[in-house]
Amino acid sequence: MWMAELSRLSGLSVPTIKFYLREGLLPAGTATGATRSTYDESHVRRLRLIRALTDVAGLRLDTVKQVLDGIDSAESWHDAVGSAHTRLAGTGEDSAPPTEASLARVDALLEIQGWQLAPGHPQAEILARALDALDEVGHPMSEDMLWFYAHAIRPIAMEEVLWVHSDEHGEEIEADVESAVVRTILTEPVILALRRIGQENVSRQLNEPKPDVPPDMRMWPERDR
Amino acid sequence: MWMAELSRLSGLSVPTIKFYLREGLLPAGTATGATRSTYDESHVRRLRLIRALTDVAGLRLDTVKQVLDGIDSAESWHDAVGSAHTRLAGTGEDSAPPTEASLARVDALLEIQGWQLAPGHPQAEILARALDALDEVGHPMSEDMLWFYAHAIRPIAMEEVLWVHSDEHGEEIEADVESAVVRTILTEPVILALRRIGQENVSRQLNEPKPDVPPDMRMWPERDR
DNA sequence: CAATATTGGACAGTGGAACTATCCAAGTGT
DNA sequence: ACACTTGGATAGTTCCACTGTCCAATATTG
Repeated sequence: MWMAELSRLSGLSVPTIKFYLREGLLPAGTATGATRSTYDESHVRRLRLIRALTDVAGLRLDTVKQVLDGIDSAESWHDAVGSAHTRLAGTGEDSAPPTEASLARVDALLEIQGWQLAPGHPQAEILARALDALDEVGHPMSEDMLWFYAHAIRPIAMEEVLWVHSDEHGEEIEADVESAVVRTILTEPVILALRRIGQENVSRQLNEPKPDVPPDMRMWPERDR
Repeated sequence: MWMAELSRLSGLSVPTIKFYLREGLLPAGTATGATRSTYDESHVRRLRLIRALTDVAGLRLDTVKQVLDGIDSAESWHDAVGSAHTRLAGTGEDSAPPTEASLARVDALLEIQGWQLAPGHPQAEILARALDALDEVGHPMSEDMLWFYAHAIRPIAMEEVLWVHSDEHGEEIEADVESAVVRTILTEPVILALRRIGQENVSRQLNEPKPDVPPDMRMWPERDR
């Protein structure tokens, strides 16, 4: 297919696709002359992936590029997801580094969990930085709470890794790597949304045991559908 | 204290603080004349809160403003968190609306969970949009997986709400509301970081039962500390 | 074969977000 | 008296993610 159809199928304008080509986010098509190239289904998929990572996961384009490069060059699931997580660390990273105290807390937590992480792991730093932020605003996370989160999240991570490994039937390593990375990233909004929905529900069940709430009490605008 | 000291204590430049004042993120100080105002500890706290929400939670300034306004005007925990979640919906929201199919999936899931949410709830739409994104990139989330996530996250939300309610001793509603909202938001990076750390650990334990990994196999740069 | 449309490539321009800088007149401290 | 600080207003900067324009080469259509 040509550029025009690629634009039509992806829903993106031709200038935007050209921009992604320039930025190295989309591989070039097959040149059929000096001023013409053809594209295929892989380009459509790549464009959809770029938009999902930016629009839904909220990644920036340079992060998307690093994640995509990581997928293309990864040798294994562990490589790819680790690499993707490292790239993801960059999100909003012009703030202060974490304190030694919270880094020590994180190390201790991982120790108790039986998890070994080399010092300086980007996610450990993000975690420590978040604990610092809670301290700084005067709402520190207690050791109990942190412990609870670690234990509650552990089975999620466990199950996710097992899903991927049970999907591995020997071949299609490329597809598996992409699948693992993309699922890992795009599931983040799913988890956060489920948590927010759950909180509101539990809270409402505690606050309003009576089910007769006037419709004007609702806090979000009505959707027309 | 004066502007200069507020700047020193918060670590933000005077022009930046002036900018936050203009944007309505920081309440004005107490005017002591036409060209002078004094600020207090509450202004320092507010500035730290703004930076935590932008740097750590990745919120945009207009979202921060809505969250802060919600805290200041909320009557109850449920109000405040619900309002904050509604404001948070705006993150990355110029993309397509969710499909009817995924909205129906979400409705069914909530039904099974025993959760009642009015149609059009922003978090339900975010969830549906994320499911659509997974479909679009060719890695759909199975019903089993979605069900698993919902069940795994439910106790987290439950515990979190119970923590807040056990903290409520009658007064200091303002502080409780802020605490609940700030904790809810700033815990999101904690949860995501724990999940990523957990995944890498489970994955490594499956991939490399032998603990003698050469140091050049590590995928993140060494930190000097 | 001629007229019209499309493409790749280069480059400049736009709009939003979050600051950052400059001015100035009113006021403060010494 | 006089340098210094502040509030208020306005303009400028940087980064990001596009968007628009131009042109020569090439396809497509008549």
